[in-house]
Amino acid sequence: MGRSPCCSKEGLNRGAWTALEDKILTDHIKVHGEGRWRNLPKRAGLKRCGKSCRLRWLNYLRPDIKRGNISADEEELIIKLHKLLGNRWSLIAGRLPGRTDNEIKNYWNTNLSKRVSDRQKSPAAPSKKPEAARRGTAGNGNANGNGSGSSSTHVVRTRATRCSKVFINPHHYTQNRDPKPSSTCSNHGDHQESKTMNELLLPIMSESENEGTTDHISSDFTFDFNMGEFCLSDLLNSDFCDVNELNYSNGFDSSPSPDQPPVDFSDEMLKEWTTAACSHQSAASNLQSLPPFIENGIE
DNA sequence: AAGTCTCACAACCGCGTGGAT
DNA sequence: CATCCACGCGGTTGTGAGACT
Repeated sequence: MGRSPCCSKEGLNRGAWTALEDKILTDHIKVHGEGRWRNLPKRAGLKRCGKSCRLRWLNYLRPDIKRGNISADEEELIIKLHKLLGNRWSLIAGRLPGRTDNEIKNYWNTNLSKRVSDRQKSPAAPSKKPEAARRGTAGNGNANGNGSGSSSTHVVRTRATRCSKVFINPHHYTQNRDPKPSSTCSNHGDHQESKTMNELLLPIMSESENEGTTDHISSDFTFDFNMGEFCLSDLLNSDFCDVNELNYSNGFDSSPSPDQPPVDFSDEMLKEWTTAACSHQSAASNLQSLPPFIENGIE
């Protein structure tokens, strides 16, 4: 079966773009704006598929693209973000104004993945500056070295939907119950979420205890709730020192399902954070504006 | 100087997602 | 609700250029 191609490849140019094609595309977008990529080649008179046009524009022709070497600040930021987000190149790129996901992905694959794994093997070794690692010294010819997984110690997935169910062990909860919010899930100003969680669960536990029958709660039960309503702010403010612990803090046991994802963030949340940070002037300021969970938790 | 190797990066490809109908 | 379509994303490949022998 397979998916039908995005466009007919017949009679279309492929490979490197010529200066003329670049000019045609740039001029067309200046006049008509971005979007409607599928029809763009026909309207602009280009013998390219829309997908190719979009990629060329986004990765190369866009006026706000910052070309040139990646600075040490940017590099550190990429490393930290990659530890947090994994191969979410577009999200990482969103934190680096003027840089594209493709550029960051390539830079990671050719420079950083190797260096990060080296650093993990010998943490004391100083990190090389970007240029020193370029041509001839990086020593990583692994075009497939996409860096997925190996260096991502605490990768945060950004889909909240998968975490809509939590498995609660009532015994564990009652043993660890603390009227005050726990250190992992609170102490950052607004405790509303933690309170809400406790308020929500305590009556359930109390009811069971008051009935004097713990038998009927002797087994775990599932509990539906909306992640966004309870824990997002706590997650954002957490130090992520132990993602698994944080995941089901306050004594909640994790689901018995082995494939239960650790922590799921909403894309919304990360985008909001990303967008806000993009107004900063430099990578250095971005670095300073990183939320605590990057600055403190991942290292 | 010529051939080969290695690296960096642009471009391609397939799939997932979300909006429109 | 189902289907289609456009777009975006991440993985992979192709290629040009510098380094090396």
